[in-house]
Amino acid sequence: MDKPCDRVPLTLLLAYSHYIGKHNFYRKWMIQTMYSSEQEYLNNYSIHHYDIPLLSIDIAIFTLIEGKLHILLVERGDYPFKGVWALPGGFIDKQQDQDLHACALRKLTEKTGVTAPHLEQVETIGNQTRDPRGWSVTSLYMALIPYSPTSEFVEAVTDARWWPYEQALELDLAFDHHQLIETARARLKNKTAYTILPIHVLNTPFTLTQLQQTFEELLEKRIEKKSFRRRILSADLLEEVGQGLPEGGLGRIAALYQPNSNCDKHTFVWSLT
Amino acid sequence: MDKPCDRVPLTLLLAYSHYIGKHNFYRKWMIQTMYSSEQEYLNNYSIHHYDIPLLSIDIAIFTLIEGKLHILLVERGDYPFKGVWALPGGFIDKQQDQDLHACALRKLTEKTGVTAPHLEQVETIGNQTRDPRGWSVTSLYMALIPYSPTSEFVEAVTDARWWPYEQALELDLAFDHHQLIETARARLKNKTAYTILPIHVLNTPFTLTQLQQTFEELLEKRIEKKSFRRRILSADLLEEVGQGLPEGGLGRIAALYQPNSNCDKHTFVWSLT
DNA sequence: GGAATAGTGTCTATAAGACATTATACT
DNA sequence: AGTATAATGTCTTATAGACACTATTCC
Repeated sequence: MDKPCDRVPLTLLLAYSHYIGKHNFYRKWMIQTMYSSEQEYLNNYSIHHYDIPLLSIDIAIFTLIEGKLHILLVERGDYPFKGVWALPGGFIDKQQDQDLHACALRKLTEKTGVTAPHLEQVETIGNQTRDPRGWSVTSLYMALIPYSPTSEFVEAVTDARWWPYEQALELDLAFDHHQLIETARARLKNKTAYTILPIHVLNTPFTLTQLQQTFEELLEKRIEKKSFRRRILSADLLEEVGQGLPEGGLGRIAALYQPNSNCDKHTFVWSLT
Repeated sequence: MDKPCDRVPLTLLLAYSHYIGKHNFYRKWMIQTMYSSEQEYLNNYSIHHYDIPLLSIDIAIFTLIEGKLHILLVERGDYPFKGVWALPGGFIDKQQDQDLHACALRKLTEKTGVTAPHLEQVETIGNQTRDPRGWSVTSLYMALIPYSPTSEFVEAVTDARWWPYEQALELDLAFDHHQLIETARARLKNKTAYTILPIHVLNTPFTLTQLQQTFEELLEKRIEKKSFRRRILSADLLEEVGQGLPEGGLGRIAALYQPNSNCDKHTFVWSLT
């Protein structure tokens, strides 16, 4: 075996001590122990000595177009499942991506141009059968973005397309992506019942009626108007920013709202059953 | 390049078509396309051509010992962090493990002997700095099991030990496991507010007072007796199975309960704020 | 009877559901 | 005036919280 000290990359050591952070015990432990056999272990470590599964990321990106839930799918350009519709996603780039979340954000931005969406991890699925290449794991993310018909970023990405959610279910999708989009949809519906999540698929400002219709679309259920308004206003998550008609332009002028500063923190607010 | 048909393992093809399942479109697509270039791609595919991150599983196993929350930790026998306390876990065995959940269950059973616990995925964490070996991903699971002082399986596993949760926080743990146990603890607390999850750390049968004390321990908060009993009984998740004194043996005899058949399905019940 | 714990009765406070009513815009 | 939509008033219903009270056990 080689001598330890002259072979460990400095960057690795720095990264390591960065993680260790404030745990002083470990600083000491690292200095005392690492430069003996632990160090040696790391020098000789190679990931390719192990039989590890594939790891990828997939993102269910939702938006609202004309009041209807849509999901972004891409037509796969490579094997396996070349030419088949699938969730956007792919592999981690160890150089570019700081962490899993950053990886998901990078892939989302590549497809949509959106840089500050709502992005959360839904579930990580791994088994022998989901990928023809063998044991494979994917970390499923869900993103919510507002739809902008003017800056048509998505249309410029030739392989990407918005599908009405129900239509997407009818497609034959790559891998287990049919299952994945149902999982993400279930999470979306669930959290809509007790958070203000749906706000992220709307462009600001919006009227309370628009917001309610969005909730109803995502919940697949009517909500009583008075109850909805009582709840959302008493939660103190919105601020009024003038008055206006949305687009149809009929009837009384409505108050316009946008999320206020509490909105980021208080994602969790209430339960609508 | 080699000819495709004589090189693809039959098992792979079977696993693949099993996944495809009822999607007939894909059966056809597979037959038409796979035996040309897709097939060729898979023949030449090797995971070692790619620079992929490490993937592991860690499990936060909770139980209740004398009314107090405990967590199972193991002393690491190998590098890195040899001799340091850590969550039980490890790598996927592509041969043994059907899927991620089965992998977590296997590792849990190895340490505790418990075969039917409550087991759920909490979150998957991946970044450059959490493991000295480089970019690494772990899928964090949480398990709840009842404690049995009689069959001392855990004590027989020499590297494993139950720690009172608060004490575990004081330890210096391997990798980012301090963070992981806090994440799992937060999930446990959260779900205790609106599910009957705590039932899984109790031995059956139990009294309502015991159950309430368990909720209070996991929520870190007093609950009003009448409210608790009203809720839990009206949810119809328990069945009465006789009467008895728990252990202290003082005061009036209490009704004993165990989970009924609804209990599996209706994990989600109510919200205690 | 006294201590300890199990279990109930009941009033109050809060918030959701139902639904009617008023308000404001355009034609 | 007529229509369409926004916003509110208010009664009912459901449930949680507070807390006093009764019930049953052992000594």
